[in-house]
Amino acid sequence: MVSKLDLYRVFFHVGDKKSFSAAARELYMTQPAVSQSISQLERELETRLFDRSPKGVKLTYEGAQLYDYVQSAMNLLEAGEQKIQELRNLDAGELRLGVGDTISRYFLMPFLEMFHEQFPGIKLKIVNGTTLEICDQLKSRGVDVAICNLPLDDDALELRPCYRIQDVFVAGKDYAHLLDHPLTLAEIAQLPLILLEPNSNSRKYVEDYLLSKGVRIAPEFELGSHDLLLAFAEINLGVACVTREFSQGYVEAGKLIELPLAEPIPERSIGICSLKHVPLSPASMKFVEIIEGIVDDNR
Amino acid sequence: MVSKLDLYRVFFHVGDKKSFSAAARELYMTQPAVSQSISQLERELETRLFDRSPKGVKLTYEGAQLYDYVQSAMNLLEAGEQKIQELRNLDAGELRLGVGDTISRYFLMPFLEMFHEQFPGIKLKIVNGTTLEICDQLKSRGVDVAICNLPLDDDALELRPCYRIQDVFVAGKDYAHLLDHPLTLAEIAQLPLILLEPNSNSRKYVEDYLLSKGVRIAPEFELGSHDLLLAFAEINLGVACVTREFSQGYVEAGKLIELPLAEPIPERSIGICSLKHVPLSPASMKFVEIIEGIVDDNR
DNA sequence: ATACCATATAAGCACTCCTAATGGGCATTA
DNA sequence: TAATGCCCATTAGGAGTGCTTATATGGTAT
Repeated sequence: MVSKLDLYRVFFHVGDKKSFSAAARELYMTQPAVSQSISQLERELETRLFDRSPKGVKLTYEGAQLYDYVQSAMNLLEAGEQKIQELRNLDAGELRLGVGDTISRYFLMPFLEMFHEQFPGIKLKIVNGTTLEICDQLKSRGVDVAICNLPLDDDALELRPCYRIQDVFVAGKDYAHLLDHPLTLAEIAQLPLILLEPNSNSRKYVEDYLLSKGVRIAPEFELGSHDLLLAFAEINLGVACVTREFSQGYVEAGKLIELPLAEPIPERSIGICSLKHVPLSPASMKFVEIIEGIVDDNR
Repeated sequence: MVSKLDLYRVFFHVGDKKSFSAAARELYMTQPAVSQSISQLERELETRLFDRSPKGVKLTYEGAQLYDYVQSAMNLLEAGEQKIQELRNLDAGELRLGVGDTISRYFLMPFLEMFHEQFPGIKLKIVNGTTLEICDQLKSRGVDVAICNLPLDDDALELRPCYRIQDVFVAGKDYAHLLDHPLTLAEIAQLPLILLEPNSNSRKYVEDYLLSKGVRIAPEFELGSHDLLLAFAEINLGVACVTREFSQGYVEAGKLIELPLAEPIPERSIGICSLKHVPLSPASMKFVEIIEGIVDDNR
């Protein structure tokens, strides 16, 4: 291949303008520079590309053949740069989010909606899974950003808490008698508990906390989603450990009651997770901005 | 557009190898140079193109989009260079010849045949016309080379005589009595002459020469081709002015006799004509070489 | 014949890329 | 866990190349 690709750009403009001088002006170069560039290209290809004459230049047969290729190539590069600009303007592109089921259902939807409205050209790809799975996706670049329940212990990740949540216990009307006094953790442990599966981050958090207080729990039910927790509790199958912020609908409608605790479970957060040392893509950055702009006051 | 196209070549190789170091080796560059090139490209496009990690690099979404364009462009340039090499090797291309009817019929055929056999990939385009028309084609680059009857007075043209020809007068058997003594030019002028059309270069040459000797001629017949001259003479319609070299068939077969002249018309030549200051195309050059290689001893 | 336009050529200079060396992050091996 | 190796980022200094300015040459039009 030719030593310097820029020679082809010069060739392209000269072939277009059929004049060294005109091409030079267009390229913001001087005429001698163009002249030398073409000479060098001809030398390297060992082929005369232009017939020079006092009123301009004309492509030789060989030059004309080459021009077809070069023209296409230059147009492609131009198109590529245009594409990049579109991506930069977020007129196109994609955003791949890793996020757990609960979070996407109760927390993320409004942000996804806003983002899509603001940047309709960006394709959204939502990957669901456990916190662990999603973090693996993050590391293998399967997703750009993840929204996870904190805390999360991983040195490779950059974590930005963005929404505080409170773990609480709720139950159906049959358990109304429990409202008369704040319950200790030990008392809670005696109730028929409805929890998420053990591999869920939320379950681990609560379980670990209770354990740190010397309380071991053994649930009656282990369910796959926050939705199911609420549904099971509503029909009085037991006491569910849920996120207060995501249970307001049920509580306000009187379907569930929140049990008072003698000491609340410490707050935790939903957080935005990304890889340390790997800058966010433009789309990801914008999405994070949207979330943080809205939830500004509650992190 | 990006300042230096070479950045795209580096980008292309890095995108291919997914490693700065590997790309550097392939490009015969150093790793820092590659690193800087990519940085510069990213800076100019204001877009991160690679995710760096200690075990290599990976295209970002934006980089991957760009890569598609750049890859195609690079392949096109590669293909263009290959095409040029084919043209240089005369595996492809075209040769556009301007040549008069007589010359193509009597002189050029064997050379065309040889050329085509040796370079079957070259398309041949033969443009017929008068000497004047052909020279115009040469100047407007309609043809690469012309084969003309000399002399020719044109400062813009480079003329290379390559085959000496002799103008002679021939006639049919009815004119056998003219063989008894060498004819003077004045005697010739009295005979019923068969000549080419006045705009033909050969006609002009002979007419001008005779005129310079004080002899004016008025032909009985003016014909469009050398073939017709011979045919008319054969059936005794008059005395034709022809080229000796192109009439041998008729003379040796006894169909025509060459009239002896007191003083022969000066020899002239067929010559290869090209534009001064405009180098020959590779195909043209080869064709000229073939002609000159064969007719070496007769110019 | 002169003026103008085009390309070609020459010499000096700025810039880029190379060489060489350093540092940091991660993975493999002892 | 410490040691080694690989890969990318960064820096400084020096060699080479392309660019610019200035000038030359050829051809055409007025």
